[in-house]
Amino acid sequence: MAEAEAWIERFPGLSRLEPALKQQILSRSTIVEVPSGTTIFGPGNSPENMLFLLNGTVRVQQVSETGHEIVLYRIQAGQSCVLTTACLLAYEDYSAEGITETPMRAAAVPRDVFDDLVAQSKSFRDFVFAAFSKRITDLFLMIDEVAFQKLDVRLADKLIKLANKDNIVATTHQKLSVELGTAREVISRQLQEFQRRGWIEQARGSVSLLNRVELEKLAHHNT
Amino acid sequence: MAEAEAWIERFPGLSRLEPALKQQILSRSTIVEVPSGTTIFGPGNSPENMLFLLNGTVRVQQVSETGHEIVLYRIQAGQSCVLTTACLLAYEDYSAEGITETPMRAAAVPRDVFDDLVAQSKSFRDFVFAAFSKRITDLFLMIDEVAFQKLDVRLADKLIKLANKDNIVATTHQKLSVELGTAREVISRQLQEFQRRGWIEQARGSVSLLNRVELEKLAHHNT
DNA sequence: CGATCTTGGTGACAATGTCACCGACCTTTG
DNA sequence: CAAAGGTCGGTGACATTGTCACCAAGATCG
Repeated sequence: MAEAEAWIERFPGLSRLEPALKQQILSRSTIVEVPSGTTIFGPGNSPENMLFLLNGTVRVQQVSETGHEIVLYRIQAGQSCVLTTACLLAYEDYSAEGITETPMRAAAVPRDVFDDLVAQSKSFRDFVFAAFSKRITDLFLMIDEVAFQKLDVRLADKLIKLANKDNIVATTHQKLSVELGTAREVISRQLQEFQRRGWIEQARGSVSLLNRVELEKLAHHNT
Repeated sequence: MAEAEAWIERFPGLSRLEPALKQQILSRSTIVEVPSGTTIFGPGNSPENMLFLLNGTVRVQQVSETGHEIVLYRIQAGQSCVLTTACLLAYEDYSAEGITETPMRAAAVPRDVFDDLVAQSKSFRDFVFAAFSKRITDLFLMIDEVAFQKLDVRLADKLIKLANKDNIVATTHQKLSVELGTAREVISRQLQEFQRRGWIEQARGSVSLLNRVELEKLAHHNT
């Protein structure tokens, strides 16, 4: 298929690889498609392949012993989940899970191919280490946010990030509370306050942003 | 020096390396010593070497835009800070810093040696990826804790982890608050409550654990 | 010795989390 | 269609944690 030839070029870190290596990746990987809402990895279910996302997004979240949930990050098209996969392989008992949020298409690269690539190519090593580094610095930022950022700021920020081009966020209060690792009631109250200020309008299962500018000001805490 | 020959054997991931590689590491690395309280890396100060700790501990913490601080993790003897270093190199604008908590001795491995090792040795790759994976899963756990764990539980846990063999924690309320990313007043109140229960005794700049069993029960929330 | 810093204590209040409960809407099923 | 059950969101009371302003005792240093 034409697509199978082309996918590797969509990854900035992979397109610089030597042609022979690209060929190796292509011949030793397969394209997989999974529907929306599939748990592609989770406790007691470690994948044997590294995925490189061609389309769709994967939400990575965690369920606490206390029953609380929080969204850790998302993997977008053009990114890979080498790190999460690596973590899974190393520590079986961790609690994060990856769920497709949309129908997803990905290239699956077996572990031994991955290892060969790391050994053979400096470009690929740089790609992998950059991905790890980005993830770790993002987690640092997330810890900072969870620990120190006020909830109104975090919620405004999340609304902006989740809004589509029509400024609509199609989600429930419950799901927003999982995004921020807080309780539904807290989200409900805060959205009421935003609505009182005329910044948003609510409907069952959706929020429309009426005043994106004010929300952004709050999110960047230049209140 | 005898020590220079031996250090590599103290790292489980390195002792399995091929003798030629070990020799390469030894000849291309240097032993450094820094006193307690030194900032070995931080904003605008990325180290050019990977450190493998032989002695002492390094505290990695973060200062938020809001001025709040939180301890992210510690690097102990027998561990390396490849990951933090890698992050530094990749993202200059991150805000974490590493400070020696005790006098420290470490082996400094230049970046190009590191890259050669990753290319040449599967054992070394496994060592590096295991370190990254451990760090990421630990950060997942930390996010969970910060977001969902009650403060008394977290404080009890931290006291146990920081206590020396005499069950003494030599630290101030202020420093404990940075450990947990909270405020000093909150620590003071919580310690008062522990004291009221007879679990601890306080002195200026130190806390003695009188009833470690109860603290552990609380920390594992089998209250 | 006095000046200053560090450490910790205190009370009032704000922000957030928890719990119990309710009603409105939606979907399924008989 | 109607009843049943699930999802979604609202509410009030209360607990926990964070913030602020201020104070006092011990440590340090001239």
